[in-house]
Amino acid sequence: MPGVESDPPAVDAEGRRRPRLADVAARVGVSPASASLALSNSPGPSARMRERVLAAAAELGYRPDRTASTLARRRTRLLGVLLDVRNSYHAELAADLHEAAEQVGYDVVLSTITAARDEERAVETLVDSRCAALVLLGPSTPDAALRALGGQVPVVVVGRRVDASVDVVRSNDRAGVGQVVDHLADLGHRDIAFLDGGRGTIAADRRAGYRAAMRKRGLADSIRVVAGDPTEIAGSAAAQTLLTESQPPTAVVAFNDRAALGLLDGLVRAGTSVPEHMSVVGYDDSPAAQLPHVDLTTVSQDARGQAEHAVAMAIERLDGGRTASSQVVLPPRLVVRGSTAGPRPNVSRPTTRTSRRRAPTTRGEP
Amino acid sequence: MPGVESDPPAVDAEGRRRPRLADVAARVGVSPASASLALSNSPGPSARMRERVLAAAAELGYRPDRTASTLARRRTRLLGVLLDVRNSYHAELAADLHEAAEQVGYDVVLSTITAARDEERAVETLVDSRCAALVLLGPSTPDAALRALGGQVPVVVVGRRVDASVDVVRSNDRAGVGQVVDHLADLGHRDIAFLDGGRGTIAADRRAGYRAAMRKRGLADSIRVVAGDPTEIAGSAAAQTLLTESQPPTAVVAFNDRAALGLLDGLVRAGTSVPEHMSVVGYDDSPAAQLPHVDLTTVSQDARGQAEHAVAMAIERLDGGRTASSQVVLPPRLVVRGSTAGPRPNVSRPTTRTSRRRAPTTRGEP
DNA sequence: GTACTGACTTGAAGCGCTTCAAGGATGTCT
DNA sequence: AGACATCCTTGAAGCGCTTCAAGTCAGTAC
Repeated sequence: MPGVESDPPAVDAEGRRRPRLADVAARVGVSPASASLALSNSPGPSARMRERVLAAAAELGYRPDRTASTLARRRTRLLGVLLDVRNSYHAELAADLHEAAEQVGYDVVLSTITAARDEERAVETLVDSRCAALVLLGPSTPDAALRALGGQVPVVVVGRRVDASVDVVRSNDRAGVGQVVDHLADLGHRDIAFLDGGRGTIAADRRAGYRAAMRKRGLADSIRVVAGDPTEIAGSAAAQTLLTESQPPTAVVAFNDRAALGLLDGLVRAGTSVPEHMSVVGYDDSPAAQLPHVDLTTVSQDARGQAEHAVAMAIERLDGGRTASSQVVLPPRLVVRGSTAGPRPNVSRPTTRTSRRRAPTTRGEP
Repeated sequence: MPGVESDPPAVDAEGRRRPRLADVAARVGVSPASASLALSNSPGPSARMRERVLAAAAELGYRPDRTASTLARRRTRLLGVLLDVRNSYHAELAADLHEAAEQVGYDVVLSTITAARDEERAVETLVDSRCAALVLLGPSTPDAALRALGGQVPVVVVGRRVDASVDVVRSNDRAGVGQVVDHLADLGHRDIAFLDGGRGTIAADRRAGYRAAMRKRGLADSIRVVAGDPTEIAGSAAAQTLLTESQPPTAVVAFNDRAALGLLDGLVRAGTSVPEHMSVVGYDDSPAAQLPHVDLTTVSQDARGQAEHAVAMAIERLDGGRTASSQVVLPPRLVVRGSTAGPRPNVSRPTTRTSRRRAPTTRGEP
């Protein structure tokens, strides 16, 4: 039945039209212009009018049309976030960004990459949505392209070094890994291996941090980088590799928590207890690392802080008029948990890691 | 320096204004109306004009302004998705929704709940963005509120039963758990416990499915529901509980994969090998369950299929004029992996689960 | 009483795009 | 050659909101 579904004044199921600014204004008996001013809390309207407009808006259940408002204002209050929603660290950051943005009155749209949706495409969507600024989580887009993008819209790159005039917030990965190596060396470890995270800027930084720290501690001869990638599978494979060596390391620094988790799993299943036989450290302090039965020593990148800085940087450009690019490097924080200990301290202990599990009653770490 | 930052015709860093439809039209020497028609592939424009407009648009790097387009068209091509970005199953679904929506020319915005951002607020954002339809992943919003929301905008609820006139796509959880119990019973298990998932519609359904299936197999006397929630922690705690019982079950059906993972972890660390000493089954077929070293028997809810149905349902309402609510219940699919076997089949086998790990060369399951 | 001030209000002009009735230009049929 | 039908094009009217110059009006200062 053609013609039947035309719905000129978009009405809801009850046949009511969504109230518009004009409706609010009419109800109070003022012009839409005044109503707009009153609602946006701009100077001008008298206190009395403001009050009445607000009341009318509430009664009518008026919600401004973001689309129209954006068009008229020529600027959105919208932050576009590029992420891989399947990466739990990204998920964590996304949630924090959402909150941080809300604090300053901005909204967030998330655009994820998927198998059939690469970064370029995901960013395109964001740009088309007229996002006021973009926050890119660990983008793999080359520097040149980031620079170009940064020319169109304020861009904040999170987590990765970038040689382009865009803003960057990241943590000092070299220092972070350095802290890990120091921690292990302090415990008495000498044979400390690094489980690599594949190609990419982040892995390169952490690898370099490992090498530098080992040299600094006089352990240059023990440097050992095991090939890997940022997944549990790589960690699991590494467990196999390491255990079949004639002289396995006494401690392993993994590129990230996911790899560390895989490693942990592989080790435990093979009968190697952690930390009794081998210490394992991750990176990211992801939710998984915090689970009591995982209890992984790791490095916190302060997702919350990164999110807040990223939003702040975007706002500075947007509302503060900053034009020079800036960079924030957050200090990483070593989080010592139960997956690290001195090398084979007392072999008499039970061989399962059950011993490390925090008793339910003794929670509450500092 | 006041007044300096006014930027009337929003220009990019190179001082170029983002091209508008009028620019494209001018370049070809036609009216904006024609250009619009040509670009939207509407009937009218001649092939020649269409071609020239497309070429000009490409040369200029023209990208339509979604905001203006939305306002003019009175309808967005935007699907709003409510999720908890920290839930990996949601993440999975979100990615699939993104792809499914793209296929039909819709865009997706994700709105996540966080600690400081409840469902209501997250949905509000979506509504304000004038999403054409909403897809809610496992919402905890009460039925009444969902009904009201459904009155304003097409709503598709994913994963949960709802007694309201909104569309629903979910899988048959009772049947899914039934398949699991059957599988275990077929293997010879009689003492099968259920690790609960807390309050909530989904947990209730699965629990009921477990009970029904146990009764159907004549195992009513062995029904045992262990308290829990949908997290690894609960699973880990359950391991403790179960192992200290005088007569631990020979198989455990967990509410979801996360709980199963925690359980698995707790068991293995306590020296109980799986599946030799105890079989474990999860639910969701999450990425984690598929990892070779986890290799968890579980139930696939077909995220991809759910996503496709959800999008299709939304589109039917939007473009197809459907008004009656509809419900799709997908059949769950048991995925048998290495965490299940007959009760203590051969105690002579190695006690670690290493034996179950798939050899790298023998991949490729059906 | 007149001129001026300051505090509010509001009319009107868009934001960039879509839509559609109306107009032009051809081609076809008698 | 005139009357139409057909195909393209386009002018103009918005979508719902913001913005700002211009206007209103009571109050103040001379």
